[in-house]
Amino acid sequence: MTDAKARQQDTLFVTSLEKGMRILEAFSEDKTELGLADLVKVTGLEKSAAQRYANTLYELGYLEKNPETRRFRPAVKYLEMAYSYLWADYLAQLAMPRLIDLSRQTSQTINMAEPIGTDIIYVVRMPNHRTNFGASAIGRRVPALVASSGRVILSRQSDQAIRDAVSNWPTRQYTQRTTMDRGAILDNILMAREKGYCTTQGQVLPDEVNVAAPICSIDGIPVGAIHCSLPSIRWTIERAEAEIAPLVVEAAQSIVPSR
Amino acid sequence: MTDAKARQQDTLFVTSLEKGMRILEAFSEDKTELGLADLVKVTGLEKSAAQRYANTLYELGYLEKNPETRRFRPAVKYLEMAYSYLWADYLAQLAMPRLIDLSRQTSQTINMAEPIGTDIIYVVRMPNHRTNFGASAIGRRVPALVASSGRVILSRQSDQAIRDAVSNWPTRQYTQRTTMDRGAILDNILMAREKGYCTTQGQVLPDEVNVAAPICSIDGIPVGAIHCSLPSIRWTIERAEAEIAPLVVEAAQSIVPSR
DNA sequence: TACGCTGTATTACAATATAATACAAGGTGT
DNA sequence: ACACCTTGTATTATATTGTAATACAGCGTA
Repeated sequence: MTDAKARQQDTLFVTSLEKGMRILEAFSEDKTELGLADLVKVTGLEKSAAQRYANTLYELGYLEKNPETRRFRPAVKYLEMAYSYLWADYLAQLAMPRLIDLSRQTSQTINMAEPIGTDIIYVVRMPNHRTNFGASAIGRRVPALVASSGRVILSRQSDQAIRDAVSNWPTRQYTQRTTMDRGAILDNILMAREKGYCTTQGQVLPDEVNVAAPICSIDGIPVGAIHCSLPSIRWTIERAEAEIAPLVVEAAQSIVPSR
Repeated sequence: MTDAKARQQDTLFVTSLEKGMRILEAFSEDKTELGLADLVKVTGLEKSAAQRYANTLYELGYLEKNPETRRFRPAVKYLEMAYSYLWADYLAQLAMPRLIDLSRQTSQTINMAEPIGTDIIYVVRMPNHRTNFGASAIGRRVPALVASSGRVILSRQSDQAIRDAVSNWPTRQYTQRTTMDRGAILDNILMAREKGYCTTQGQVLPDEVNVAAPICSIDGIPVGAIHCSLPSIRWTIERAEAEIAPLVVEAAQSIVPSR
């Protein structure tokens, strides 16, 4: 990519650091424990480079090493970064009390998400019923077009932005019911714009009904979303709209960040 | 330190990466937004180095830059690392369902912590009453000697280890009531060993009563702790011991990681 | 207006990361 | 039990890459 080449030239870009971050980022859902050879495959680094960078991160406490298999995995220190972020995130600070209230009112799983590129990322999660753990962890990224939170954030943007997103942003089939039809996604977003909230069913996890409402800054820019996930065994979209949506919308509207 | 010198020599240690991580770690509770000059102060790097490393992290998406003040702050990408960790953390996976149950049973704030050096770090947090947000965020580190979770983890270790920790590990005065008397801390730990749980009051946050129980692996090694925090306006230690402690202990004992 | 303090940009230089090795240790299949 | 392959580890001479010094521009303060 020309992008990488431009960086090579740029004396303000330290490629060594980038390589290190590549190692840090190599771990994911399916890759929780990686040996040196795995790291080479995932990151595309030279064997020798992978060795040195992994070793450095190990010595810095970011990676643990299984003494038997000699494979690396993320150390608890990964979590410290989350703390630094959350402390600096004005929106999370502001929203937390309302999220706690909403969690108690509904007795259901409440999440808050923020946009990041073409995805949304979960910033606060308050599980209330047993569910897939990994799926309900902080920091999870999901394509904005798939998640109800992402769609409802889009619904508050310009027609232009919506159309651009719907036609160009990536999707991913998480369940059998995940909508891959971009026309249907557009309809859902436009519907959300009218109603003020977005409902979906089984898009990311099967057997889940979701209701999401946008959090907008004082000048109307959508900066995040609250979303409630309900077990579809007990909840239809209709019932969710009647009983849950008003509460979610109210909570979201009560949060008005100034920046 | 000779440690740093040893690293200088080590061809397997990439000092550039260390410098980059220093920038990443520069942000904390009191330092949520740092300019270049601030970064120089906090990290001890040269101005030119701070400039290049911060810029690199900015381009990689780890830092945001306030266009007006030109100061940096952590970007949402910080949270992705939390996700990688949580997904790889066997204990968190295992504990989550029990934590959810416990949260519903008690209707109180439930946390899970893991030891890291002389601290404990909060891995799962399920707030149930409005409280200081930053204090209840994932990834927060607290000296093990101060937190009830830390003490109860220590209580399952050898006399030797306990005495060593109590006399050498760091403490910190969070509130007026934080116990700085190491003798009293030792007593509290020994009491916890007898009872199977640890109770404290106002150690980290004022007006909070805490009950913690250890999570032990199948070979008896303490690998974490569950802890419940209660508003001291409504809860005395006695009432917490009677009504909450048994539930916390039961939940903790039901979690038995094999490794 | 002059000064100090930011953040930004460019350079010549050498320190540092590099890639190429070679070796040891398990694991696999024959 | 064998050779074979893959994995992690360690060492070196080399030049690529990060470095520190420097200069400049923008802003608020005195």
